[in-house]
Amino acid sequence: MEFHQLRYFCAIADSGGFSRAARLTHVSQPSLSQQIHKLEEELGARLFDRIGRTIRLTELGRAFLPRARALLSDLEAARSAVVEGSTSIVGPVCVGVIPTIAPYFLPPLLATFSRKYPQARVTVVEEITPLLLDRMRSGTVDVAVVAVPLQTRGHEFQSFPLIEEKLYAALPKQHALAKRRSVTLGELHDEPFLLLRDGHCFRETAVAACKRARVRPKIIFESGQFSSILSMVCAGLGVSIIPAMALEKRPGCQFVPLADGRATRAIGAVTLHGRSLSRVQQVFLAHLTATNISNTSHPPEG
Amino acid sequence: MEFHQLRYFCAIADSGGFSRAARLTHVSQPSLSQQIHKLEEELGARLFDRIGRTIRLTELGRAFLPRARALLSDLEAARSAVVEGSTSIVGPVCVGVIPTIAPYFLPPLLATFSRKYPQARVTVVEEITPLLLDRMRSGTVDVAVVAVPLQTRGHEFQSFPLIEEKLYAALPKQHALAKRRSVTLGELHDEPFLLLRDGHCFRETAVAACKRARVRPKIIFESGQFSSILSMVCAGLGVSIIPAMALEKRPGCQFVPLADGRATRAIGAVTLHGRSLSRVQQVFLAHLTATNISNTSHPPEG
DNA sequence: AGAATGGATAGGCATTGCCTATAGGACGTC
DNA sequence: GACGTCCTATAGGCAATGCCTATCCATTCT
Repeated sequence: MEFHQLRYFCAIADSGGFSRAARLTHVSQPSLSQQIHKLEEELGARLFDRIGRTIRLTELGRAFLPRARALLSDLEAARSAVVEGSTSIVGPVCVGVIPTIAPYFLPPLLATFSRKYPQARVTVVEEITPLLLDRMRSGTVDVAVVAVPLQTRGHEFQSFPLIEEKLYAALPKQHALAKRRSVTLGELHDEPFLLLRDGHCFRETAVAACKRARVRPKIIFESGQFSSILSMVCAGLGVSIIPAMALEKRPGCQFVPLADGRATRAIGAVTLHGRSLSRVQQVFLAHLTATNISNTSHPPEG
Repeated sequence: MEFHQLRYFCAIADSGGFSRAARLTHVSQPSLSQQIHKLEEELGARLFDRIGRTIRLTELGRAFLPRARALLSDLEAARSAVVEGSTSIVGPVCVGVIPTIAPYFLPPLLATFSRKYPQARVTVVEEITPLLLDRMRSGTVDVAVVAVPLQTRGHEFQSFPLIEEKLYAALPKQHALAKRRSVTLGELHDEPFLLLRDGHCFRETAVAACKRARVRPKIIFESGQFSSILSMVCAGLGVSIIPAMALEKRPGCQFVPLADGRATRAIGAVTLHGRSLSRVQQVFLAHLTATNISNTSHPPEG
């Protein structure tokens, strides 16, 4: 039993004849005859009585007709539900962000996105990168905003560059280098360092910058967020490395760009490779990239 | 979009993999891959995400799955409804009978049939032959019990012989010929005749018998039923011709077989050619023929 | 690193659905 | 009553397509 057979059956029942139905459905009359025969054979019962040169639904045909109609309309409903679902910008978007980006980057984007697409239901998951990747693997996070490139080998993930931001040395105001236009990490090699806890990828970024400058930072404090670190810098307890977006005006704290041109953090949107995004998810991703490509990677000075 | 594609889709979704589904459905894995591709192409959206070597339903696939399942189960329901309807002995049977048969022939048959098939709903239409034929043409009567052969040319109708019964002369008891073992119509050519009204086919049967005997009956009364005629015969108003099944014991009335061997009435069950009968209608027809083939065509004498 | 697993692709084959042409019946008309 | 028309059924040919085997490619496990 096939859909086209049901279509033919309904057309014939509606039009009251094979030939009439053939004209309406743009199928030859013998084809209709053939397919109805197959259908009748499969069902083991006649659907039409051929009386003279007219046809009439049998009792069984009459019983079958509404079911056939229902099947066809349900099919169309299913089809259009998919089309609808793949075109309309509604439904859930779960975006993951690492803690060192979350508070600075996402809020304004979410605001404009939600205003533009009120039907979208955006949820945010703030986790460190490996957990976000796991959640993308399991499908509970659709797109993540993280530092790129990822260390994962292969092309398990697909990433879209968003911005690349410079790194700054965060110094106490009274520090000797606080007034400089730039500073090298070498110049800070004796300073006590305040860094993010292990697991935060920005810690690796900072440590990598130190390594390039052949500096082994003396780490005296670790935290999970920049604001704690900055407070301690203000208190004169040490220095730190901070990405541009985390700069915030603080009395007693001064930010000096690192002279190392490679001391940057690249941020990208990442999705699981092979994972198909719903329309709203695609639009969200586009929103991320579109609104940030033009963004300056040199934020206002702190 | 085809049923087998929906089947494959559900199988893959259920089993969680193309290969697993292929083993279960006894279809090669490439075929599944192919058909799902077609389906996805038609819908314009992926149904499965291929992540590594595992698959997972997309959001749309998840939305589509219950609809696909519903379509398949509705299809099966439709199929089995037809099969059910074509095998179970339930539903309406509308049987037509001519008035000169109805009271004598049908009641006992209906009784046994209804006892045997309580789910059958038999209705009876009592009309003269041409009206019954019209109602069969329009489908409001399924099978008719009438005198055969029909006059209609061609094979518009199909008839199944039931019984052939002898004709009797109905004479007043005091009639000179009332004690005879048989009588010819020629011997009655002067008698006043009581016959059925025009339109009743048995009138034609009787008139035809007269014509064979080269008798022009003097018709002094016409009625729509034998019982009226018999009452008048009893009253000595005339003679009549009566089929065997209409014989009934009456004081003052005597029945003498007609000597003419061809003076018989054949009764058959008739259906519209090309008209398909439901199971219960077929069984009813079989009941008619089966229970009457063994019937004597020489009923008890009156 | 190698083997095994799972999905995609390529190519060939058989099925089948559709077509045109035509047969065969039924109906209306002259 | 013969003929033309209108209908469905049948026959035969062709192209589409669904399924198969063999193979590829990537992932995953040992």
